[in-house]
Amino acid sequence: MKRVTLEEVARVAGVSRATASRVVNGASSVDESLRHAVQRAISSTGYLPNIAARSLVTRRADAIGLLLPDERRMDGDPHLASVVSGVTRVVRPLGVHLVLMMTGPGTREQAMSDLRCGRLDGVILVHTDPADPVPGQLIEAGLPVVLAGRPLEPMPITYVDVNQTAGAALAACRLKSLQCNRIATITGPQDTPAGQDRLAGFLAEVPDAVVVHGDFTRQSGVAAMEHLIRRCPDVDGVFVASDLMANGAIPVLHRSGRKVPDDVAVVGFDDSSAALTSEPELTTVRQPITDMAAEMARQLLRQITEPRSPAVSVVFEPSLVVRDSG
Amino acid sequence: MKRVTLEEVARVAGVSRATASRVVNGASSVDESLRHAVQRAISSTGYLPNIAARSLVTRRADAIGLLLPDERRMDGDPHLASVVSGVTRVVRPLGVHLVLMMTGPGTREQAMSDLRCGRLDGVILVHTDPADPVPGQLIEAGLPVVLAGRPLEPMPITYVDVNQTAGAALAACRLKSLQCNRIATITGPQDTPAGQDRLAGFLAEVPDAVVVHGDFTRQSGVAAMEHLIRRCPDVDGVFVASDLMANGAIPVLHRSGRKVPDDVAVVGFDDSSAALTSEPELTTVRQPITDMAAEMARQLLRQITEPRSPAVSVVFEPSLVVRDSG
DNA sequence: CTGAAAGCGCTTACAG
DNA sequence: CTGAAAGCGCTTACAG
Repeated sequence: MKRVTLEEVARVAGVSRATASRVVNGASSVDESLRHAVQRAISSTGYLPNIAARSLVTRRADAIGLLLPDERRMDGDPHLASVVSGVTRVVRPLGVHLVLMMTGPGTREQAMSDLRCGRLDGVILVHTDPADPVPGQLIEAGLPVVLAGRPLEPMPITYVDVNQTAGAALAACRLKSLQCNRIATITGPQDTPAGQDRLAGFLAEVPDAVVVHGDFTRQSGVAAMEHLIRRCPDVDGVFVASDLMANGAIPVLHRSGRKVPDDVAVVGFDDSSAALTSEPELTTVRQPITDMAAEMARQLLRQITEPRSPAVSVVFEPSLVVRDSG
Repeated sequence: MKRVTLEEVARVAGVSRATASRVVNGASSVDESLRHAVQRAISSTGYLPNIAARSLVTRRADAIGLLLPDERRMDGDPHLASVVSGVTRVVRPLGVHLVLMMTGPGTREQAMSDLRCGRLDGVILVHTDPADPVPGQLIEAGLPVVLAGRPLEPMPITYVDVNQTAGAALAACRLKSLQCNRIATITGPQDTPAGQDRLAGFLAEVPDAVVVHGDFTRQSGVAAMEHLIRRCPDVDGVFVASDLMANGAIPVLHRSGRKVPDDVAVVGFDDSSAALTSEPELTTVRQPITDMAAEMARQLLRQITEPRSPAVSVVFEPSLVVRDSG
């Protein structure tokens, strides 16, 4: 398994290394006959360009990072596969590698170094802690970065999000059209944009809704529902701000003798796998995760190609998926 | 943001580039005072080695690939986050990147090229199609690769697996100790090692078990259970070969008026997130996914460092997690 | 233990 | 359009 180099291709094709390089990189103007000769040489030798050598001169790694929260927190977000899938879709045809980094001790600093030393061209940040200083440092350093989801504090950074407010409104309207009279919501954590927006969007439609707080975890869903039925026994419609919480909440309803959706209608948010593993299956607000991830990749790529291009935010519209729970 | 090179570090420290390089790479024997001078120069300049340049000469990418089935099939495997977490744990301290590749058109060829052109030092193959020729090609080419799970056909390849047979036996014993008389199993696909072994392990303990086939998907779990209660109405204990199938199967039992575990005990396999989102929560066979993934990474790293080292298989013992379903 | 020098494989001004 | 040449930033025999 000898390494074939450009040098060799050039010799076989009877051209200079420069010309060979040009056809490898699809440069515009190379004589047709030479181009063919080089192409033949490439396939006859089985040539593959050495990426390290190329990187060294182009100063591009052709790799981007996906920074994820750690395993524990990932559990609250069943979207990983969809995110990877969406990013992959846009990035692979370009030969760009997707490197995964799960948050652990020193991960973010690691990512910063990788960026600075040119090992990564940019990063996508998922579920970053609102207090995390990394996004700020990144944009300050002018490094390509995009956020999954709106940052807590306004900052000049590119992000992709779903219209959380509109999604919550969709849930509210569903509950109202079901003739629910006593409507409640189990919220997400109020120190995150998603948690805040879903509550605000819901209250805008149902100002007198009973509000019980959760934190997006399944466990918090059961606790919140237990609290809710104690506090408001005649509740007949509830918007649970994440499918995972809804998945925890529904059995509580059952155990209390209430049927879903007959006695209490339940609408979730996310359309994650938890929506399908619930019984009954969840009516929920869908975010187009894969498309959103693809867009994040596109935005990142643009920033890489055009440094210092202006920050933008791209917001996708959610949709209601009606199933059996409400 | 000027790039600091080794050259510069050397000049600041008043040594040659070679010496600077040696301390950067922790080479054994460099004079204490020179070492210190270089270290000072490194931190004062904020030096970070250019990985591409290093790669070019060391011929190592310091990156490994994780080849996954596509999103659809991932759905049947809720372990992605755990796998990534386990691999990351061993790979990050070494500065090795984890690049994710989801199967799509041309992915496997892509991975082969990346390996050949030195962009990846090795790959971990997850859930490869039994008919996939890639693993074979890889080992034939002498490229570092490890499989998640035993290959269907015996081949000289390193893999890490859980003892599927023993796991199924654990489930069988649980059902027997619960005094179940009419025992059944819903199997995984019989063209996969996991599907085969879980059935064989179970039958070894309960030879007269009723067997209904599934394919590890949730949907197949509901179909199989519907079939089962029709065919064997007095069933009182069932081993479902994946949590996801069990998650689909339990509501079928409920709808038929049977209580779990009082009328029918259910034991799953995987201890995946579906075990917790089931109602009641699933008693199941746990595989230590994160540890297994870490071991895959270690094995791969060893192959990279010691080419042509012999193929080994590492088998982890499963354990029974008793919860509410059986 | 240390340094001068060669070389890893590519791209890209620069001439022609 | 094409080629000779320089250079990307590092590591590593090879002498000393």
